[in-house]
Amino acid sequence: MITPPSSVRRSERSRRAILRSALDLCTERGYGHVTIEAIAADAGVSKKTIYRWWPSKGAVLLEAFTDALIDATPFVDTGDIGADLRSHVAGAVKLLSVPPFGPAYAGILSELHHDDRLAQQLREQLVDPRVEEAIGRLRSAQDQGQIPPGADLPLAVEMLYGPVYYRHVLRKPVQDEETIATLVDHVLRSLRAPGY
Amino acid sequence: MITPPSSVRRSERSRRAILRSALDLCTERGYGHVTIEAIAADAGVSKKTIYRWWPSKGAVLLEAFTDALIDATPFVDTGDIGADLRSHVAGAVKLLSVPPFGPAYAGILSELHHDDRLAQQLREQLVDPRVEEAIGRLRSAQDQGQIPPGADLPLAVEMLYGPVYYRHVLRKPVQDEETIATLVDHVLRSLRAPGY
DNA sequence: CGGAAACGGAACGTACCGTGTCGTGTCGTT
DNA sequence: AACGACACGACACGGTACGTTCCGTTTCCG
Repeated sequence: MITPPSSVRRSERSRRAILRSALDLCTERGYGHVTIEAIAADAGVSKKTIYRWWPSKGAVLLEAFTDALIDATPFVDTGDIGADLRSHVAGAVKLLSVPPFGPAYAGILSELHHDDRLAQQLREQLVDPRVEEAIGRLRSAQDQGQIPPGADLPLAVEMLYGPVYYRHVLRKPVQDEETIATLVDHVLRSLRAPGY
Repeated sequence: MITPPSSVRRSERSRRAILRSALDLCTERGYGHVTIEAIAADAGVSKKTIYRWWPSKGAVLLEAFTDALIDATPFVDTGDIGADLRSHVAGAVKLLSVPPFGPAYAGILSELHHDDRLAQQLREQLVDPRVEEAIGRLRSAQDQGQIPPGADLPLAVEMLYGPVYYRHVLRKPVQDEETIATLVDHVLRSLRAPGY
């Protein structure tokens, strides 16, 4: 089933109700117990309507998650790269710690390995743009001399986000502010220190 | 349902057939399409027998995965902490890149968020012991003066494994040896460099 | 105003779930 | 050596969610 029949006659009312119900049910029952049938019933919508516009439960929740995430963890530029990275990572960690976003994102991640299209969509719509933003912020710090010219910025981003994903998928307790600060410090140090 | 009736009369033959079929089916169809019914049929075993010893599909594959992983990524001590970490991380990355282990582990991770017991089991049986091993190896390097005394070793482990998990769950291309070497270098640098 | 298309509702067959029952075989116990 | 307990394979069961189809209604574009 292909995602969009691309029509202007689509009911915005139904779309909103579906996305809202998907997130609500994710909070109430957890991602694993959210079903298309339950979403349809809760949203007062026909199953056919959901299947017409989304290929799967994961796609519905990805759209809902993306919509809700957009302005949750902005990349600000106060001139202090350390402070900006700390607040950015803290924002992401905090968002993942509250329902429905934490469980929803975990559920979405869990679908990626048997849903190629969803994986591509997540990377293109969510991950890659944000990684680019992060690299942009690091480059700006580079211009201001806070980071050496030759630093491996993409690696730095993975070293920052890696532990966040690591703890999230393994369901380890989320990092507190102090741990995040230590993490950011280490990443920045690793960029500044000479090779050994 | 509780996992083991703890009996000595258990059929080792059935157990092996079940674990083997679980991994085989994971290779052939992918984790999402592996079902208890399919495992039972493939292994020539009654469903009841599977449910008697394992609470879920995830638990079966966790046992199969653990059995197969044990000696895949050992912690050796050649005296060179950089070389040892590189080979260890490379081993983990390589293992995750081949079926059925990559898909199986991804599937297991995907179950964690709606299966508290499986999450606990994975951490206790797989993750925590290996983290302790890694910390032990780092501490040994500390004793040899390759790492400063006050270094945050648990954080170092998360900085090493974080990017591996990050790429695995997002299904980004796996790291090559050079990237892994760069990652290890950065982590070691971050431990050695002074705070800023 | 006419028709195309999205809509809600209901029903369908299929797949897999987790459980129950039954007869068989095998292994500890005495 | 005989018993008895228990794991085993097999099969059947009700339940849930899947993804699809049909129908009659509503909505909006032209």
